[in-house]
Amino acid sequence: MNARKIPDIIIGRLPVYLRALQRMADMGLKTTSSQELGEHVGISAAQIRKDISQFGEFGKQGTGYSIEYLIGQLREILKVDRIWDVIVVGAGDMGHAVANYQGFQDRGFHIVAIFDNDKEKVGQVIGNFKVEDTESMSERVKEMGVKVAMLAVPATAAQQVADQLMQAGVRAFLNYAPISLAVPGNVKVQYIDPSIHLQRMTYYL
Amino acid sequence: MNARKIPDIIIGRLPVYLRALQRMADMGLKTTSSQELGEHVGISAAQIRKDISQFGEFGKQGTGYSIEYLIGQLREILKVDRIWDVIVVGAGDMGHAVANYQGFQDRGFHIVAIFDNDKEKVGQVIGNFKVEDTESMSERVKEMGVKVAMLAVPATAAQQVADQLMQAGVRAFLNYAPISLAVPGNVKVQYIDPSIHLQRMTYYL
DNA sequence: TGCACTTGTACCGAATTGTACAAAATCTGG
DNA sequence: CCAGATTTTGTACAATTCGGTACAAGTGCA
Repeated sequence: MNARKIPDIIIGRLPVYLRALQRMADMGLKTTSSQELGEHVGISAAQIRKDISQFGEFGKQGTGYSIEYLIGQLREILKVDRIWDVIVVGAGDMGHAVANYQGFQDRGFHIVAIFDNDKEKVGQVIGNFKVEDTESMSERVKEMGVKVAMLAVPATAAQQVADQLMQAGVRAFLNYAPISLAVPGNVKVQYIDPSIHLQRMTYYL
Repeated sequence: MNARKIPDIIIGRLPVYLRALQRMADMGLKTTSSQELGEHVGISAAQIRKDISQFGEFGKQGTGYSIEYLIGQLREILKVDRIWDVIVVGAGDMGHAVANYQGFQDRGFHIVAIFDNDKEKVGQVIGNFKVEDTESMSERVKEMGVKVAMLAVPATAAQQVADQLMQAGVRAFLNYAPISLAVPGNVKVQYIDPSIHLQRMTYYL
């Protein structure tokens, strides 16, 4: 089932399904249907059935999907049935916000360190962390085997920091810097730039 | 040129082009080509040419595009050749971070107010703003004619707040709450959920 | 048993992307 | 100053990807 290549666009929707399912589970629901799930996430029922069926036959005709079971399957598919160690680079306002954000813990991620190149900030305490110097970053990333990084550095520094981290083994970036990163095909990047997101909507106003 | 319907997916790429172009302009460059721009944003040159040509013939053969002119055109297309008033709802950690973020000013957006329903937080000062009570939110939104809102409220409150704001005339939401919003076709939503973005990458690790 | 519900998938049309090239503008070397 | 080489756009055409429709078949229930 995992044999053929699954399109990125489908992988991109799975976390949304997972989030909605976890919400349903929190509300005590036991089963749902593609119809109901679709209404929650704003996607057609057929689309959801097709997406899910790429990975196996998880539903039951007449009944729908067991929420708990489907959550387990999606978590396994997305590899968030484990906890990923994540580092944050940049201890500015955005770095602070990200480091203090409490929404990662339950969803497969755990921040293990924060770095900055500003000597003024090194040593400063953010939440449970002490800001570390970027000079030791490569070494620390390697020793901890970190594969995921969040970039909260200025645009001018982002590519350079990303290059350094890729060298040290990082393969996935959540980039808060307002710039596109150049990365090889085996490295993934997701972008968060509020202005970009806003500009995607004003056209329609 | 604006006659036929432009696909959402193209509109979604334009802000990325715009950001890269503004960066080039800041570096003092005068012209660029679809080839060069494509390398910066990680999109094929043909794709970029086709996207841009949906709106007119802005380039010149042999030379490429005038960066300044193309910026002007894109800003006009995306309607960020003006400043949009934006409100922030939710004065928690995320609300603070968003309100203090300095990256909106130059890119078409201006935060005009922050609201929270927690009486403890009302009156509190964040940056240049005093947190206002959500009870007066609808009225304030109407009187200011605000069309764009950023939601930094708990997931449990997001839909209700969105409904209230739509009633008051808001047509575009940047939703930081980890939940999908149900909105009619004439209202746009963009989602920022760091966990979702991270979960879109772990599949490939 | 018969009915209502729901999945998984085959099929098809729409949307999206890639390829290729004519035409225009610029550059180069003498 | 000019001829040929080079660069680059905009678009026609082809290939691929994606999403919607429809339905056979399984399930549960009255």
